[in-house]
Amino acid sequence: MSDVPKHRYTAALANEIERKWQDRWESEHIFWAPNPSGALSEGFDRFADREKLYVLDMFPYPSGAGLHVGHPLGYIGTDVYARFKRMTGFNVLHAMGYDAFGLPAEQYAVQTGQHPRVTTEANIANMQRQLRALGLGHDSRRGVNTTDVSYYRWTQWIFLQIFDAWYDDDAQRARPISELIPVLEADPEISWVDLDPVARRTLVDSYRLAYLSEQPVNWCPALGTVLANEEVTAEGRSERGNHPVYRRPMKQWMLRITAYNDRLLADLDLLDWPESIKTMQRNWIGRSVGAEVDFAVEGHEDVAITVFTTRPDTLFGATYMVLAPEHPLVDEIVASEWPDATLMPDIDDIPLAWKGIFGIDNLPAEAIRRYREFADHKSELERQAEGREKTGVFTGAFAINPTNGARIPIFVADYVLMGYGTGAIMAVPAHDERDFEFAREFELPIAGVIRPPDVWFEARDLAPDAPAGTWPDAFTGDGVAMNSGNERVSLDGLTVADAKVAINAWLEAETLGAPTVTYKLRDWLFSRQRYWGEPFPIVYDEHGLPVALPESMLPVELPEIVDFAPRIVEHDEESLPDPPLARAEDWVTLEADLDIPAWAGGSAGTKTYLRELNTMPQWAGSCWYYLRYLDPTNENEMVSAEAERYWMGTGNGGIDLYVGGVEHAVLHLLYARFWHKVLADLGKVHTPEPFRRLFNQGYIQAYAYSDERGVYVEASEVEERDGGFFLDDAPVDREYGKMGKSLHNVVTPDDVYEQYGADTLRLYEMFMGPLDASRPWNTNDIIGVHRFLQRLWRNVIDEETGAARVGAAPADDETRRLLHRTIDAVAHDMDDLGYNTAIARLFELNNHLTHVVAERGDAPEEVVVPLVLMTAPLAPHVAEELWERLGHDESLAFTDFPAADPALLVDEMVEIPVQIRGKVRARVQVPADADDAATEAAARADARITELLAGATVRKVIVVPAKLVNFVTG
RNA sequence: GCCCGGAUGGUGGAAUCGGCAGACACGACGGACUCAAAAUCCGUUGCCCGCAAGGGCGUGAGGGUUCAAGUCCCUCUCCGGGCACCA
Repeated sequence: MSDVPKHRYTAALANEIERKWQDRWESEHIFWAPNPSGALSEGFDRFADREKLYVLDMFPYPSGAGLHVGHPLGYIGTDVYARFKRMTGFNVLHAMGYDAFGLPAEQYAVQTGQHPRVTTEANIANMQRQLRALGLGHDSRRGVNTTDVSYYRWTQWIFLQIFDAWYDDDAQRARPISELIPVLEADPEISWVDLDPVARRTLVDSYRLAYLSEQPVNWCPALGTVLANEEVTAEGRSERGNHPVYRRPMKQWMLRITAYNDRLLADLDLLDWPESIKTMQRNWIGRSVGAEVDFAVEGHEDVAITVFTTRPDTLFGATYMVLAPEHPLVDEIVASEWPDATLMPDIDDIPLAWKGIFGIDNLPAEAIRRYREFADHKSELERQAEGREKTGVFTGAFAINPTNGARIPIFVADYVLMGYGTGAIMAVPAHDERDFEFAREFELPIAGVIRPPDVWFEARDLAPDAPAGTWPDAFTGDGVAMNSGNERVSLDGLTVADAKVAINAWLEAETLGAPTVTYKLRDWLFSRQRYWGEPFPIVYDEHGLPVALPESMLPVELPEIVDFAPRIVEHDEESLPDPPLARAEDWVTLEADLDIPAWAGGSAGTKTYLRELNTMPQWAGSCWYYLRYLDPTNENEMVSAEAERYWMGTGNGGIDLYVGGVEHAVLHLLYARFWHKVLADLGKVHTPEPFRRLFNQGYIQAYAYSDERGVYVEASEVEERDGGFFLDDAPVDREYGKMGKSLHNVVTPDDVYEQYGADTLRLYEMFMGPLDASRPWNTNDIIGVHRFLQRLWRNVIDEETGAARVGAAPADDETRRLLHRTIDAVAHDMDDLGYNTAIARLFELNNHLTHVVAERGDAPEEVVVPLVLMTAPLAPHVAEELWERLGHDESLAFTDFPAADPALLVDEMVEIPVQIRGKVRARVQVPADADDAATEAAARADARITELLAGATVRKVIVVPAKLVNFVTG
């Protein structure tokens, strides 16, 4: 240890340098990005001629566990990009806030009895310390915390904007409620003047983008709260905690995201996002084109059942109909008795299965009642466990197929969902797999109306005219319509696409239906029965109708209560939510004289209102934080128009780079787009989309080791030898996955700082692989990037004296060319976030420089200066230190990134391979600008090629100038 | 089941347009320095045959297009992710 040179780049020196520069960056406000005007505009003049660049990370939830090395991967990536862009002439905004409302803080608070605010603040402080130690260049003035009153005041304000807006379908945008009133007054179908204030308010409320709705919602008793569809897994469990979730009708706040279906879908095309995320959003929105068709019900002249289908071309093949169990018309059409068998064509007797699974003696109404109960109590998980076996019950009623007048039985079955389409389907078993299964189960007729191609029959060993009743499965592909004609329309012979057009035209002409588009996306369930969230700025009057609090009454602060635990009830799906805010007895009522618009009855004077007791979901704060970063101290506005226009841009602008994990593909990223569009419609923001370019960073994963008992052992103590893994000579098994406490494989940034320093950690994480790929953490590999920094340091600094030892003598030609090729490649790689290859280039240059230094005894300044600057975005502390020791007083943060001299990027001579029949047999030097003939001549002149071609006939010569020559012999 | 993404040395990974596969790094092996070790520095390192010169094979598997395929086309296997009774 004693013979290590005094000024070697060791962990200790690295730590010293890092602390020094972190302090300087902070005290000199290096990363304060000035706004064009307002409170944060100091220093803008200096940047006035720069272009803006807004780089954003998905902000973290401040967990108590602290960071492991996997967490900051994306933050380092954006920091490198931001630093690079500063050096190429941009005014770069990069900040980091905290998304701190939500369940974990609340659960921790319940366990420890501490107020969530206390733990949240402690966690944020710890996280800030860990992130600061990474040397991230954030504008510290903009680090918002969603749980600060000064922040959630504006979250509440945005909610009021949404509440006070309606969607104008004609204009295809949201408008203020004040502009709805004249529309309603003018509507001849609404007798506005005759409506009393309560009726008017109820009507208006039904138009709002934030509305109360009594409908089946996802109730999770174990979490004590309701959840959005996006928060429930396909198995019907809560994404958080994996608890069972039940569908239960409750009155809850909904946000009308479905009004934006088309725009959320179409505007994906404007975005530079990974195609996989766009696909996930498209699937989630789930647009499908089809038609609605009305079916008359026998014996009920006043009732028509509207079905939605994507296959109107198969209408002639509809042999029965299915309603969802919750369908409102079920009770109306259910028969009093099971129909006489003779009334039913093709069916000898009602199969017993039609009467339900709870006995054959029930009348239709009772069979349906029992079936509904059965379906209602099945969780999604149970439905899945049953393997999608079709269940259902006959209503005893018949509908009429409008194309051919056929009487078709109407069933209730839970494979039809109330939440999609119209909650009713026409069943075409020949051409739909689900209907086919159901038809087989219930012995229903199967009528083929699309003729499959011959190969389809051949593959199933069927005669080419086999009737659909004998098919082993449904035919859902493309074919030609058959058996599809009546006196007024015939589809026979048409392709599926043409048949759709023809039948749609007929349906419209006969007013039996119309082409329609439906979506899978549902409105966003926006209330939670939790303490640790934003209170709604809403109160209720004596009619139970919501009244918005005026902006002047914001913020509505979270009341202090003692017991903030949600009422958690395991395994009792009958339980009901119990919002913790109800316990704030002094707070639940509000004495106020609220401003009521004249159309709603006008001022009612001072009276008592009841507060909304639910809170907003965790996603609320993250829907707009990127706007608050722009103007975090503004007390009068969410964001000043000037700051918003400057940083977000106009037109198809938005955030220039948004980096985060793929797990938010349909949650945060969809919700935030929706809020942004509402705000855009209301003129508060000026771009159609918030996040123009999205990049998903990968995950750092890790190996975990378990011993013979299956118990996880400390990964850092495991040794690899003889092709196996051992802990104290005992063999252990290796598995690959997440980093986590329970797996005993966590590596923290602090561990790495201590051993190598923060620059080494940054460089290693960027070097491991492409930023968007997941890769395994391997502590043994860190030494490689650490050696690079050590060599770089040694090339510039005399390890004995600590002084720079650079020479003014010019570099040799080869070195200079390598330098410029490196600059060119690194600049391109950094723009593409291709840091791993950029670092590899820097390694090459530095390795070469090591030889140069060995030869001449000093490092040529013309190489050192650009090398240090190129290293700066990646390893900023050591680069700043070298920069200073090279004689500069100011931070290099805004120094120009080196520029490559194009003349030095092309060599005069290039070495190209010469192939014979595609195999490389020689390499020759040719001038870079040699033409085909000269290149071929040079190849032929090679001794070895001459020899090999001596006895052969050359059939063809392929010459790619400056690339290769290939002799095809034959 | 459907839709995406992926598979390259012992390991992490390179390879704009189809044009020298394996950049860079780890590890391993050999050497220098050292009493020794660590650190550092230098060299070798896809596999096989060969003393060598050289040759053969090689990007998950099989087939195809091409003078030339990791890259394009077809079929398949495995891994990762998403969706899933959405009519």
